[in-house]
Amino acid sequence: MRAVLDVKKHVLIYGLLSGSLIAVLKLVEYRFLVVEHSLEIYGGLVATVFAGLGIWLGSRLTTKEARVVVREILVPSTGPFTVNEAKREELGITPRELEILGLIAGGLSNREIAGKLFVSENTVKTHSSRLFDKLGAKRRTQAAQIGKDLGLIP
Amino acid sequence: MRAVLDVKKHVLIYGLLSGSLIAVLKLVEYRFLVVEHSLEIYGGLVATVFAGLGIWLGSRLTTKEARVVVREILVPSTGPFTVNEAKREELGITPRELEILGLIAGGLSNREIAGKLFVSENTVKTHSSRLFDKLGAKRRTQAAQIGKDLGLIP
DNA sequence: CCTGTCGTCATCCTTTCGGGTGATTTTCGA
DNA sequence: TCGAAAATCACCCGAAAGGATGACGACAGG
Repeated sequence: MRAVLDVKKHVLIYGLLSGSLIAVLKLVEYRFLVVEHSLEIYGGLVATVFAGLGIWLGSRLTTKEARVVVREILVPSTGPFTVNEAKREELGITPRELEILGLIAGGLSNREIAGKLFVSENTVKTHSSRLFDKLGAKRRTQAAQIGKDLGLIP
Repeated sequence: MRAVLDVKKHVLIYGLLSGSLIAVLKLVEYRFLVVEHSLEIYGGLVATVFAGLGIWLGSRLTTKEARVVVREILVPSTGPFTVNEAKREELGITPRELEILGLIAGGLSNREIAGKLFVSENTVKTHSSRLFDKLGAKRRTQAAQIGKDLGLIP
């Protein structure tokens, strides 16, 4: 959607510029027509302007295709912590599960987590169960350890 | 180097095309000149062709660039870890208890710790109980968290 | 020699965790 | 608006963890 709109916008701008330019040329053509070789001047002028316009348009239309290849491995303790979204997505860990992982690592019991999140203890247990599955952990302490290693929690 | 050559090549082609185009226009201008409104037709023709040329040139000139490769590598954050002996003494934590704290934080169960240290599971439980007392922790996850905060474990 | 600390082990009991299963509601994108 | 993913909750059961208490040997220091 975004890209289509951008293209439409550019085409619109291009059209408007072209229209006004032609109007200007139409206005001034009679003055230069009396001069000898005015046709060449006129043609060159039009060619130059439209070539520039075309170049601009061409640039606008194609620079969007910039391919960005991001190869990330792991980020340790540099500056403020940011969640490793790639890993999170890769393991299919939901935001809620990640939140609970943080609280587990913080040393809270299931009951305390339930209280802090205003949900039932059973809910916390299901979340943590699925979390352990996705992390390949057997215990909450192990989940905390793995979570830190993967950069999911500070 | 490669990019510069490319640009030069493009400019050259552009120039040649422009030149021949102008020549063609020059040749045919007299035929259309007799027709009414030929100037508008001529202008539109030139504008169209050069705009297309410009777009082509603009595309050629810009699509090749913008290939970004970001690489993040793991770094040993704070050098080799050293135990906070002061805190350890202050809390009266014995070396054995500290050892077990490390294994707890590593995500091991009491049984696994017992196996690794060649002691009974009961022994591990007594150690960890006393450890939790000294740390003021209620759970092993909390003990791990506190231990990290106090600099007792990496 | 006697005492305190440390490490070791045990037994009993309660609480917490974790696995498994099933179900309902929310949310969100096609 | 339809369906998939996410979030919610419940119940059961076995395993793990934790609290309390007692005991025993080794060893250092007074």
